[in-house]
Amino acid sequence: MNKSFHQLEQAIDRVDSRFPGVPRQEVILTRLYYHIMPRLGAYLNEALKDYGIHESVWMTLMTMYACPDHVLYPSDISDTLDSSRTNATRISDELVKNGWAERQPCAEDRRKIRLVLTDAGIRFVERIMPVARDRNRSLWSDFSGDEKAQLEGLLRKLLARLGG
Amino acid sequence: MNKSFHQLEQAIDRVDSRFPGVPRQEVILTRLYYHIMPRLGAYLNEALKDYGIHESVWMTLMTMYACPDHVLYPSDISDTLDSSRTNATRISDELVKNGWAERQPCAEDRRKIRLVLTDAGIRFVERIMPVARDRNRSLWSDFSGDEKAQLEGLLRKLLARLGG
DNA sequence: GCGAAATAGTAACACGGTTTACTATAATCG
DNA sequence: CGATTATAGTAAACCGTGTTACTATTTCGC
Repeated sequence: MNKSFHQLEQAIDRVDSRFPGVPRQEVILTRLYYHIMPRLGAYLNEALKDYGIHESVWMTLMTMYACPDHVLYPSDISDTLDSSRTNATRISDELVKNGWAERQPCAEDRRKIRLVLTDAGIRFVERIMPVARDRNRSLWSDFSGDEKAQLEGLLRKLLARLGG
Repeated sequence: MNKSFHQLEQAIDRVDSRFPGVPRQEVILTRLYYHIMPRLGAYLNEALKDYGIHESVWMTLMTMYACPDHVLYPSDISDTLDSSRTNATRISDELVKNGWAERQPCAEDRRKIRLVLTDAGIRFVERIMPVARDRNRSLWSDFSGDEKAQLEGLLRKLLARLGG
């Protein structure tokens, strides 16, 4: 078992002996979640790094690829990624800078900006797609169908608890 | 169900119809994990915010509280939190700045710095402890013992997969 | 013993993200 | 109608963290 996590478990026990009443399993679950996150991010970004992008940019490209005419608005980005508008702007900047998307004014609602995937963007998405899928598949390859279904259910429950 | 997550699920399906072969469940699991993380952080930090600290500072205070004589070295912080040395230095700075800990030279190994919890630090920890525990308990209160055990097992497996 | 390699702590900088504040446009309602 | 309110996008500042580069000290291996 992981060294650093083991260390944390011991700390929990020592705290309990001085100030009894620690909700042990709850703390462990929470800390496990924290511990996994940066590693999960690193794992997924590792494959993307070769292409000079970050997970959130990739997710945005995928979302645009899925849209009719490959068009969306920056706020769709923040909705889908569940992040701030500011972040959507920054991601848009990056897409444009790399020539994968372009900004167009929107006639129907002039507050909006149409963000359109370019041909280069489409080719880029289709080139990366197989790599990204392999990563995801291999990440979960140790898990049985039952385990994945269980975990999905439990995570959905947790998300709901957190006002998802 | 969560609006933004629902949006993401639809995007996955649309991608699949254009570029078939998406590992649907795997992608959903991964994205669920991403979606939950910031909300979990916000939930836990909300209670700590009133006391002017962040989750990682709290975890460090707890760890120090658990140590013999309330002493540890900055590298113990990075081990326990699974974060960089630099981050341990910054957290140490914050503890010292707030009067919760003090730095002492270490005679046995002069590369090291002894970080000692002050009396004020101990009082602070004991004051926050009940609040932090309540938060953790209430976070997981919807989950049965079985569910928590299941989730713990699955998360440990995931951590192991990620080289934990 | 001594030179090479490892380890501890820190500072400077980069990165990905949020909050706050602003402008422009659209929708609402009295 | 017109005034108010809501929404879309962006810029500026800040925040928590990681990477890289450095110094001081200890440990290792010849």
